[in-house]
Amino acid sequence: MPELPEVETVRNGLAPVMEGDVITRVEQRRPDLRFPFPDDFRTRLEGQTVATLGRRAKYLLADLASGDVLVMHLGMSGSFRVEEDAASETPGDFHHPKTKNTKHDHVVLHFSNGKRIVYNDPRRFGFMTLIPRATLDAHAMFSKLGIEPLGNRLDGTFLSSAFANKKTPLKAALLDQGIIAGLGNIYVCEALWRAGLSPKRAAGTLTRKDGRPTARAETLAQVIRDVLNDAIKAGGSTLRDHAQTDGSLGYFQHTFAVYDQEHEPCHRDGCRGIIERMTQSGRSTFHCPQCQH
DNA sequence: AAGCGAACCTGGCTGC
DNA sequence: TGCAGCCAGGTTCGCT
Repeated sequence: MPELPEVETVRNGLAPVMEGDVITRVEQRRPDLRFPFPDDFRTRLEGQTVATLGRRAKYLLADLASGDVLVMHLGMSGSFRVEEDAASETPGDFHHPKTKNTKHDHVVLHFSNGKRIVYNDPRRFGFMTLIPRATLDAHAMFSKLGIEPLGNRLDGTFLSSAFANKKTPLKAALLDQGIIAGLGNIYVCEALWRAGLSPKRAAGTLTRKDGRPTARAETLAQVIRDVLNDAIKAGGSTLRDHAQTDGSLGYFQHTFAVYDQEHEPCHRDGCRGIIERMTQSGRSTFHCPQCQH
């Protein structure tokens, strides 16, 4: 469940379990996910108190008392669930109609509060690693990341200057994590629809000749914030069988205007368009050819 | 330099 | 029912 709103939803679910608690035991069930785990992964985690659980773009960052940061990325198919450690395991779960899919449980963190968090990731595009807090910002993983879309820097002026002279389509420019960090395929499609902008429009066309932002740039900045905030309020989007950390489902997918809505009528007032799917740089783009220009 | 396709993996769905 | 083919929320590498 991996764009910014889903990662933020995960953070909200894990923070009460992790913050202020001690990691008592770590089960690392394979040597690697997307990358190998550090050799000393377990020993650097066990016995550590988690100070805070934060988020940067699509990365979860658990600050440890040792000064290390546990960096976690969900990739395409990663998810966390919270379970009771002590009791249960016994019959209780027997009533649940759905058998838990534990096949791809790769990491389990046990906490002093009697709970455990389980990381499951069928495709293994996610990863976990440890980086000292002091060197985090300089690390290659973060040094080239763009701005936080929900921070105070995203506005028309930022977009017009970041996109100036770019011929690349808006779709690709918005997916570029080096400009804005945290948007993915769903929310880029949704934001462009809200702004009435074509995914194919050259990114550079949001900048006026004098370098100042066009009205479209201002609108786009605003709807990006709106769509992310709306999605976070909804607990993110749930595709396929993914769930939040407590097993409940996000429901923003019921609000999609264009994503995964090919052949559906456009919902914009007065628009009679039909949503189309196309491929841009290898990924599906959904848009309304009638009202997005 | 920018921009595109391919690669990394597994699983679910569609259509023959 | 079986199986091939396509598709999936991300990121990075390597080739024009």
